[in-house]
Amino acid sequence: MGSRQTSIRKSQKRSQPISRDLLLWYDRHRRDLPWRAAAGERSDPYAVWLSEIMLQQTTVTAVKPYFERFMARWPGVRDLAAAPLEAVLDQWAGLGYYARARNLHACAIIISRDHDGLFPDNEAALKRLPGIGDYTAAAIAAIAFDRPAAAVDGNVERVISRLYHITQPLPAAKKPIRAQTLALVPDDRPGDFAQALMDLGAVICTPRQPRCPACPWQAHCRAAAKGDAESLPVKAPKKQRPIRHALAFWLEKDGAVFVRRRPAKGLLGGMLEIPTSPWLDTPPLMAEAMAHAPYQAQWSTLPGEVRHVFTHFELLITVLRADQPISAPKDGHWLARDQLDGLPGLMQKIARHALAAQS
DNA sequence: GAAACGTGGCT
DNA sequence: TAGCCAAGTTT
Repeated sequence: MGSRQTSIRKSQKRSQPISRDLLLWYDRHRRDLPWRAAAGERSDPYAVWLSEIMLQQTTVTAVKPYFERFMARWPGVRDLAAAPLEAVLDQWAGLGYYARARNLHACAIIISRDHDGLFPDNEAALKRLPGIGDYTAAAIAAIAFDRPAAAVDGNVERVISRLYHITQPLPAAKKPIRAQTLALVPDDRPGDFAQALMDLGAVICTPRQPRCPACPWQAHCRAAAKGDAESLPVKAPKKQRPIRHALAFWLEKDGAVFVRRRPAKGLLGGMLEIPTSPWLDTPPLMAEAMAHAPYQAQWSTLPGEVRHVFTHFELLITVLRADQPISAPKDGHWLARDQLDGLPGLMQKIARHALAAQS
Protein backbone atom coordinates (compact mmCIF):
# COMPACT_ATOMS: atom_id res chain seq x y z
CA MET A 1 0.00 0.00 0.00
CA GLY A 2 2.65 2.48 1.07
CA SER A 3 4.91 1.54 -1.81
CA ARG A 4 2.04 1.97 -4.25
CA GLN A 5 1.34 5.45 -2.97
CA THR A 6 5.03 6.26 -3.17
CA SER A 7 5.09 5.13 -6.77
CA ILE A 8 2.19 7.47 -7.52
CA ARG A 9 4.17 10.36 -6.12
CA LYS A 10 7.39 9.40 -7.86
CA SER A 11 5.60 9.04 -11.15
CA GLN A 12 4.85 12.74 -11.05
CA LYS A 13 7.18 15.43 -12.20
CA ARG A 14 9.59 16.78 -9.64
CA SER A 15 7.16 19.50 -8.70
CA GLN A 16 3.74 19.76 -10.24
CA PRO A 17 2.47 23.20 -11.24
CA ILE A 18 -0.29 22.93 -8.64
CA SER A 19 2.21 22.27 -5.86
CA ARG A 20 4.40 25.12 -7.04
CA ASP A 21 1.39 27.45 -6.98
CA LEU A 22 0.94 26.69 -3.31
CA LEU A 23 4.62 27.22 -2.47
CA LEU A 24 4.57 30.59 -4.24
CA TRP A 25 1.54 31.57 -2.18
CA TYR A 26 3.28 30.35 0.97
CA ASP A 27 6.35 32.47 0.24
CA ARG A 28 4.14 35.55 0.32
CA HIS A 29 1.63 34.66 3.01
CA ARG A 30 3.25 32.25 5.46
CA ARG A 31 2.27 32.82 9.07
CA ASP A 32 4.93 33.87 11.52
CA LEU A 33 4.75 31.34 14.36
CA PRO A 34 7.05 30.93 17.38
CA TRP A 35 8.01 27.36 16.46
CA ARG A 36 8.48 28.07 12.78
CA ALA A 37 12.01 28.66 11.42
CA ALA A 38 12.64 31.77 9.35
CA ALA A 39 12.34 31.29 5.60
CA GLY A 40 15.13 29.09 4.30
CA GLU A 41 16.45 28.24 7.77
CA ARG A 42 16.62 24.87 9.54
CA SER A 43 14.07 24.24 12.23
CA ASP A 44 14.85 22.76 15.64
CA PRO A 45 13.42 19.21 15.73
CA TYR A 46 12.73 19.55 19.45
CA ALA A 47 10.71 22.73 18.90
CA VAL A 48 8.87 21.15 15.97
CA TRP A 49 8.02 18.06 18.00
CA LEU A 50 6.92 20.05 21.06
CA SER A 51 4.72 22.34 18.98
CA GLU A 52 3.17 19.47 17.03
CA ILE A 53 2.19 17.63 20.21
CA MET A 54 0.71 20.80 21.70
CA LEU A 55 -1.17 21.59 18.48
CA GLN A 56 -3.00 18.26 18.39
CA GLN A 57 -6.70 19.22 18.53
CA THR A 58 -5.67 22.57 19.94
CA THR A 59 -5.72 26.08 18.45
CA VAL A 60 -2.59 28.07 17.62
CA THR A 61 -3.78 30.82 19.97
CA ALA A 62 -4.05 28.44 22.91
CA VAL A 63 -0.67 26.85 22.23
CA LYS A 64 1.52 29.94 21.87
CA PRO A 65 1.96 30.86 25.56
CA TYR A 66 2.43 27.22 26.57
CA PHE A 67 5.05 26.69 23.88
CA GLU A 68 6.97 29.77 25.03
CA ARG A 69 6.92 28.68 28.67
CA PHE A 70 8.04 25.13 27.87
CA MET A 71 10.89 26.31 25.66
CA ALA A 72 12.04 28.79 28.32
CA ARG A 73 11.93 26.24 31.11
CA TRP A 74 13.15 23.19 29.14
CA PRO A 75 15.17 24.41 26.12
CA GLY A 76 16.16 20.93 24.96
CA VAL A 77 14.86 17.39 25.01
CA ARG A 78 17.33 16.33 27.73
CA ASP A 79 16.11 19.15 29.98
CA LEU A 80 12.56 17.91 29.56
CA ALA A 81 13.57 14.30 30.18
CA ALA A 82 15.31 15.28 33.41
CA ALA A 83 12.24 17.05 34.78
CA PRO A 84 9.82 15.26 37.13
CA LEU A 85 6.61 14.18 35.38
CA GLU A 86 4.59 16.23 37.90
CA ALA A 87 6.40 19.41 36.86
CA VAL A 88 5.58 18.75 33.20
CA LEU A 89 1.93 18.02 33.99
CA ASP A 90 1.58 21.16 36.10
CA GLN A 91 3.12 23.25 33.31
CA TRP A 92 0.68 21.65 30.85
CA ALA A 93 -2.34 22.36 33.08
CA GLY A 94 -5.14 24.07 31.17
CA LEU A 95 -4.09 22.88 27.71
CA GLY A 96 -6.16 19.69 27.89
CA TYR A 97 -5.68 16.13 26.64
CA TYR A 98 -3.21 15.36 29.39
CA ALA A 99 -2.12 12.03 27.94
CA ARG A 100 -0.16 14.25 25.57
CA ALA A 101 1.92 15.58 28.44
CA ARG A 102 2.50 12.11 29.86
CA ASN A 103 3.55 10.83 26.45
CA LEU A 104 5.65 13.94 25.86
CA HIS A 105 7.68 13.21 28.96
CA ALA A 106 7.96 9.51 28.17
CA CYS A 107 9.10 10.34 24.65
CA ALA A 108 11.72 12.80 25.90
CA ILE A 109 13.16 10.10 28.13
CA ILE A 110 13.34 7.60 25.25
CA ILE A 111 15.00 10.13 22.94
CA SER A 112 17.54 11.05 25.59
CA ARG A 113 18.27 7.50 26.70
CA ASP A 114 18.01 5.49 23.47
CA HIS A 115 18.58 7.99 20.67
CA ASP A 116 21.48 10.06 21.96
CA GLY A 117 19.13 13.01 22.39
CA LEU A 118 18.32 13.16 18.69
CA PHE A 119 14.93 12.72 17.03
CA PRO A 120 14.65 10.08 14.27
CA ASP A 121 14.44 11.66 10.82
CA ASN A 122 11.91 9.26 9.27
CA GLU A 123 8.22 8.57 9.72
CA ALA A 124 8.48 4.89 10.65
CA ALA A 125 10.89 5.47 13.54
CA LEU A 126 8.99 8.55 14.73
CA LYS A 127 5.71 6.62 14.82
CA ARG A 128 7.16 4.15 17.33
CA LEU A 129 7.50 6.93 19.89
CA PRO A 130 4.71 7.61 22.43
CA GLY A 131 2.28 10.33 21.41
CA ILE A 132 3.39 10.34 17.77
CA GLY A 133 0.84 8.95 15.31
CA ASP A 134 0.40 9.14 11.54
CA TYR A 135 -0.01 12.88 11.32
CA THR A 136 2.69 13.94 13.79
CA ALA A 137 5.27 11.52 12.39
CA ALA A 138 4.73 12.92 8.91
CA ALA A 139 4.73 16.51 10.16
CA ILE A 140 8.03 16.13 12.01
CA ALA A 141 9.66 14.24 9.13
CA ALA A 142 8.58 16.94 6.69
CA ILE A 143 9.03 20.10 8.75
CA ALA A 144 12.11 19.23 10.80
CA PHE A 145 13.93 17.03 8.27
CA ASP A 146 12.45 18.10 4.93
CA ARG A 147 11.33 14.58 4.06
CA PRO A 148 8.58 14.07 1.45
CA ALA A 149 5.83 13.02 3.87
CA ALA A 150 2.08 13.61 3.71
CA ALA A 151 1.08 15.33 6.94
CA VAL A 152 -2.70 15.07 6.89
CA ASP A 153 -4.43 16.97 9.68
CA GLY A 154 -7.90 18.46 9.84
CA ASN A 155 -6.85 21.39 7.66
CA VAL A 156 -5.48 19.14 4.94
CA GLU A 157 -8.53 16.88 5.06
CA ARG A 158 -10.67 19.92 4.40
CA VAL A 159 -8.48 21.35 1.61
CA ILE A 160 -8.04 18.05 -0.23
CA SER A 161 -11.64 16.92 0.12
CA ARG A 162 -12.68 20.21 -1.49
CA LEU A 163 -9.95 20.22 -4.13
CA TYR A 164 -11.00 16.79 -5.41
CA HIS A 165 -14.60 16.98 -4.24
CA ILE A 166 -14.40 13.87 -2.08
CA THR A 167 -17.91 13.35 -0.72
CA GLN A 168 -17.27 10.14 1.20
CA PRO A 169 -17.74 10.95 4.90
CA LEU A 170 -14.82 11.07 7.37
CA PRO A 171 -13.18 9.10 8.79
CA ALA A 172 -13.63 6.65 5.89
CA ALA A 173 -12.36 9.34 3.49
CA LYS A 174 -8.98 9.48 5.22
CA LYS A 175 -7.40 6.88 2.94
CA PRO A 176 -8.21 8.53 -0.40
CA ILE A 177 -7.37 11.95 1.07
CA ARG A 178 -3.99 10.73 2.22
CA ALA A 179 -3.26 9.16 -1.19
CA GLN A 180 -4.18 12.37 -2.99
CA THR A 181 -2.07 14.45 -0.61
CA LEU A 182 0.95 12.23 -1.07
CA ALA A 183 0.62 12.57 -4.83
CA LEU A 184 0.98 16.33 -4.46
CA VAL A 185 4.05 16.38 -2.20
CA PRO A 186 6.96 17.82 -4.17
CA ASP A 187 10.50 16.49 -3.87
CA ASP A 188 11.62 20.08 -3.53
CA ARG A 189 10.67 21.82 -0.22
CA PRO A 190 8.34 19.11 1.14
CA GLY A 191 8.56 20.70 4.59
CA ASP A 192 7.34 24.05 3.33
CA PHE A 193 4.67 22.28 1.32
CA ALA A 194 3.32 20.61 4.47
CA GLN A 195 3.18 23.91 6.31
CA ALA A 196 1.73 25.70 3.29
CA LEU A 197 -1.11 23.20 3.09
CA MET A 198 -1.95 23.74 6.74
CA ASP A 199 -1.72 27.52 6.43
CA LEU A 200 -4.01 27.38 3.44
CA GLY A 201 -6.57 25.43 5.45
CA ALA A 202 -6.25 27.74 8.44
CA VAL A 203 -6.38 31.07 6.59
CA ILE A 204 -8.14 30.56 3.23
CA CYS A 205 -9.87 27.19 3.05
CA THR A 206 -11.68 27.65 6.36
CA PRO A 207 -14.58 25.46 7.56
CA ARG A 208 -17.13 28.23 7.07
CA GLN A 209 -17.09 30.99 4.47
CA PRO A 210 -13.87 29.94 2.73
CA ARG A 211 -12.09 32.79 0.94
CA CYS A 212 -12.03 31.08 -2.44
CA PRO A 213 -11.23 34.25 -4.43
CA ALA A 214 -7.95 34.54 -2.49
CA CYS A 215 -7.01 30.88 -2.92
CA PRO A 216 -4.00 29.90 -5.05
CA TRP A 217 -5.85 26.69 -5.93
CA GLN A 218 -9.18 28.20 -6.90
CA ALA A 219 -8.69 27.36 -10.57
CA HIS A 220 -7.93 23.72 -9.67
CA CYS A 221 -10.66 23.26 -7.08
CA ARG A 222 -13.65 21.09 -7.92
CA ALA A 223 -15.66 22.30 -4.93
CA ALA A 224 -15.02 25.94 -5.82
CA ALA A 225 -16.24 25.21 -9.34
CA LYS A 226 -19.40 23.65 -8.00
CA GLY A 227 -19.79 26.35 -5.36
CA ASP A 228 -20.27 23.88 -2.51
CA ALA A 229 -16.91 24.08 -0.75
CA GLU A 230 -18.55 24.82 2.57
CA SER A 231 -20.36 21.48 2.48
CA LEU A 232 -17.06 19.56 2.54
CA PRO A 233 -15.68 17.53 4.13
CA VAL A 234 -18.68 15.39 5.06
CA LYS A 235 -18.47 14.09 8.62
CA ALA A 236 -20.21 11.30 10.47
CA PRO A 237 -22.96 12.54 12.82
CA LYS A 238 -21.92 13.10 16.45
CA LYS A 239 -23.35 11.32 19.43
CA GLN A 240 -25.03 13.29 22.13
CA ARG A 241 -23.34 13.96 25.47
CA PRO A 242 -24.74 12.57 28.72
CA ILE A 243 -24.82 14.83 31.80
CA ARG A 244 -23.05 13.82 34.99
CA HIS A 245 -23.16 15.34 38.46
CA ALA A 246 -20.87 15.65 41.48
CA LEU A 247 -19.96 17.71 44.55
CA ALA A 248 -16.63 19.48 44.90
CA PHE A 249 -15.04 20.09 48.29
CA TRP A 250 -13.36 23.49 48.48
CA LEU A 251 -11.29 23.68 51.65
CA GLU A 252 -9.30 26.83 52.28
CA LYS A 253 -6.96 27.67 55.14
CA ASP A 254 -4.41 30.48 55.51
CA GLY A 255 -4.61 31.40 51.83
CA ALA A 256 -3.99 27.83 50.69
CA VAL A 257 -6.34 25.32 49.08
CA PHE A 258 -6.48 21.58 49.66
CA VAL A 259 -5.68 19.60 46.52
CA ARG A 260 -4.58 16.10 45.64
CA ARG A 261 -3.06 14.24 42.70
CA ARG A 262 -5.41 12.17 40.52
CA PRO A 263 -4.61 8.59 39.48
CA ALA A 264 -1.92 8.41 36.81
CA LYS A 265 -4.15 7.36 33.91
CA GLY A 266 -7.60 8.08 32.56
CA LEU A 267 -9.47 11.38 32.63
CA LEU A 268 -7.21 14.21 33.88
CA GLY A 269 -4.71 11.47 34.71
CA GLY A 270 -1.89 12.60 36.99
CA MET A 271 -3.30 16.10 37.39
CA LEU A 272 -4.00 18.02 40.57
CA GLU A 273 -7.64 18.16 41.58
CA ILE A 274 -10.00 19.71 44.05
CA PRO A 275 -11.59 16.66 45.72
CA THR A 276 -15.00 15.67 44.37
CA SER A 277 -17.62 13.04 45.01
CA PRO A 278 -17.96 10.32 42.34
CA TRP A 279 -19.29 11.61 39.01
CA LEU A 280 -22.74 10.06 38.55
CA ASP A 281 -25.42 10.37 35.91
CA THR A 282 -28.03 11.53 38.41
CA PRO A 283 -28.05 14.67 40.60
CA PRO A 284 -26.22 14.01 43.89
CA LEU A 285 -28.12 13.07 47.03
CA MET A 286 -26.46 15.41 49.50
CA ALA A 287 -26.06 12.98 52.40
CA GLU A 288 -24.73 10.24 50.17
CA ALA A 289 -22.34 12.44 48.20
CA MET A 290 -21.01 14.14 51.36
CA ALA A 291 -19.86 10.76 52.60
CA HIS A 292 -17.16 11.05 49.93
CA ALA A 293 -15.66 14.20 51.45
CA PRO A 294 -11.96 13.54 52.02
CA TYR A 295 -12.17 15.09 55.51
CA GLN A 296 -14.74 16.19 58.09
CA ALA A 297 -15.64 19.85 58.03
CA GLN A 298 -18.47 22.34 58.48
CA TRP A 299 -19.60 22.45 54.86
CA SER A 300 -21.74 25.16 53.34
CA THR A 301 -23.24 24.87 49.88
CA LEU A 302 -22.32 27.67 47.48
CA PRO A 303 -25.07 29.05 45.24
CA GLY A 304 -25.09 28.04 41.58
CA GLU A 305 -23.30 25.26 39.76
CA VAL A 306 -20.14 24.84 37.75
CA ARG A 307 -20.78 23.52 34.25
CA HIS A 308 -17.96 21.91 32.32
CA VAL A 309 -18.18 20.29 28.91
CA PHE A 310 -15.84 17.43 28.13
CA THR A 311 -15.62 15.71 24.76
CA HIS A 312 -17.93 12.87 25.67
CA PHE A 313 -19.97 14.12 28.62
CA GLU A 314 -21.02 17.24 30.46
CA LEU A 315 -20.38 17.74 34.16
CA LEU A 316 -22.43 19.78 36.64
CA ILE A 317 -20.67 20.49 39.92
CA THR A 318 -22.12 21.82 43.16
CA VAL A 319 -19.37 23.39 45.26
CA LEU A 320 -19.20 22.94 49.05
CA ARG A 321 -16.92 25.23 51.04
CA ALA A 322 -15.28 25.06 54.47
CA ASP A 323 -12.63 27.12 56.29
CA GLN A 324 -11.26 24.55 58.71
CA PRO A 325 -10.99 20.78 58.50
CA ILE A 326 -12.20 18.95 61.59
CA SER A 327 -10.25 15.84 60.76
CA ALA A 328 -6.75 16.10 59.29
CA PRO A 329 -6.90 15.89 55.48
CA LYS A 330 -5.00 12.96 54.02
CA ASP A 331 -3.74 11.99 50.57
CA GLY A 332 -3.22 15.56 49.46
CA HIS A 333 -1.51 18.85 50.19
CA TRP A 334 -2.06 22.58 50.51
CA LEU A 335 -1.60 24.69 47.40
CA ALA A 336 -1.04 28.44 47.60
CA ARG A 337 -3.84 30.44 46.02
CA ASP A 338 -1.47 31.98 43.48
CA GLN A 339 -0.58 28.53 42.16
CA LEU A 340 -4.04 27.62 40.99
CA ASP A 341 -2.87 27.86 37.38
CA GLY A 342 -1.34 24.43 37.97
CA LEU A 343 -4.84 22.97 37.98
CA PRO A 344 -6.68 21.67 34.89
CA GLY A 345 -9.43 23.85 33.46
CA LEU A 346 -12.33 22.22 35.26
CA MET A 347 -10.60 22.64 38.62
CA GLN A 348 -9.70 26.26 37.88
CA LYS A 349 -13.35 26.84 37.10
CA ILE A 350 -14.35 25.37 40.47
CA ALA A 351 -11.76 27.56 42.17
CA ARG A 352 -13.04 30.72 40.48
CA HIS A 353 -16.57 29.81 41.49
CA ALA A 354 -15.57 29.34 45.12
CA LEU A 355 -13.47 32.51 45.25
CA ALA A 356 -16.20 34.58 43.61
CA ALA A 357 -18.74 33.35 46.15
CA GLN A 358 -16.77 34.54 49.14
CA SER A 359 -15.94 38.00 47.84
C1' DG B 1 -14.26 1.25 13.61
C1' DA B 2 -15.64 3.32 17.83
C1' DA B 3 -14.86 5.38 22.17
C1' DA B 4 -11.99 7.95 25.42
C1' DC B 5 -9.65 11.97 25.97
C1' DG B 6 -9.89 18.94 27.43
C1' DT B 7 -10.54 23.31 26.47
C1' DG B 8 -11.79 27.83 24.58
C1' DG B 9 -13.52 30.57 20.82
C1' DC B 10 -16.93 31.53 17.47
C1' DT B 11 -21.57 31.56 15.30
C1' DT C 1 -27.66 28.71 24.16
C1' DA C 2 -26.00 24.74 21.66
C1' DG C 3 -23.15 23.04 18.26
C1' DC C 4 -19.00 23.12 15.71
C1' DC C 5 -14.30 23.15 15.42
C1' DA C 6 -8.87 23.10 16.40
C1' DA C 7 -1.66 20.97 13.44
C1' DG C 8 -4.84 13.56 16.76
C1' DT C 9 -3.40 9.39 19.49
C1' DT C 10 -4.39 5.38 22.04
C1' DT C 11 -7.00 1.47 23.29
